[in-house]
Amino acid sequence: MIRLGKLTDYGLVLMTCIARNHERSLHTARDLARESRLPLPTVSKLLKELLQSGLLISHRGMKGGYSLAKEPHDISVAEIVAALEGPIALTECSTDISGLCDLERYCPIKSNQRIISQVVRGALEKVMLSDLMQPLQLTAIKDARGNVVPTFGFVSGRMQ
Amino acid sequence: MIRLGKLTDYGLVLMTCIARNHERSLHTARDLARESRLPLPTVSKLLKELLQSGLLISHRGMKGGYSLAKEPHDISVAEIVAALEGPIALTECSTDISGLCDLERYCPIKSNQRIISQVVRGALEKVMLSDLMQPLQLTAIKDARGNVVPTFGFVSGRMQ
DNA sequence: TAAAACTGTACTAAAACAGTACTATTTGCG
DNA sequence: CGCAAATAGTACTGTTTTAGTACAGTTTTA
Repeated sequence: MIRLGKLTDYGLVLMTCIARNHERSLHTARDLARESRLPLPTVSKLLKELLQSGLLISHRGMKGGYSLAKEPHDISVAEIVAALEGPIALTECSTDISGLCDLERYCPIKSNQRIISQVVRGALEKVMLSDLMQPLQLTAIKDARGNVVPTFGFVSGRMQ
Repeated sequence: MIRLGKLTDYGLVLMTCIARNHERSLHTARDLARESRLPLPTVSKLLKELLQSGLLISHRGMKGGYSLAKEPHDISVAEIVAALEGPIALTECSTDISGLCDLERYCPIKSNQRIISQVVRGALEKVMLSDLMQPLQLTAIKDARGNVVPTFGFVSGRMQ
């Protein structure tokens, strides 16, 4: 199954927790652990990684804590995922590093895989942290080829 | 990194190999192993799984082999991935099975994750096996929200 | 009936992941 | 100045998943 790691999932939960009242104050790892029902060491580890990727700002010391580096609508799910799992690419071949695959010389679909990864990345880039704070509804539009493209829309009247 | 397993990657290569001249004849596991430069046991295992998912048709016996169950333009990458990795879902929570996550009772973004998975799945459903046989070019359209949606288009004049 | 091919099961080694523990560093406050 | 609260960094271990291989069985054709 193509999936995100559990830790990445937890990271999304944590970012959502912080985003829900990011104006208010700094969030300590302890508070977030309680709020998210996740073990403190795990929360601590995740916050550190999110910090190093520039998604969070930290304040050390006794009155320290974490806060968002940007507004929730400026942080995409793709950014969070990339922060915790590295570059979004469906296969090693899709990265810019070459020589990882013995088949590289002969591989008939390398260039296509790169594009497939790009489409998946594009899908994740369209979902913002602010979208995770409120109900979403799937809509569909058609592209030039006549294919249905799943996309997002807000549930009218439920903008929370 | 969010990625497909290597075996799934191999599976895409194999399907592409078969698709390239699927009219011609049956493909034996041995032929495909040679053509794809993959070890025969691995090829054999993958073909079996693709068969069980209904993507291939097999003919046993001395003049046996595999062929596509459908036309290349009727087989999506999503189908191939699902055949080899199970349902496409970015987290356990995105499946229809409940009780897998201790946080389920409190999880604030469960419904959103389900939709995120759906968008990724939609992206993979738009790429067909026939698309992997020829060069692709990324195009972009805008959805109702004004966001850019990456999608596919053919390179005009190179329809192979 | 023998060979070529698919079918199924099971096992093992390696890699990735999740979780935990421990220590160092910084900052605020009395 | 020194203690306490909080982040920052490193390292380790057990578990799970994945990849790869082996082997015996079944079907078909010549």
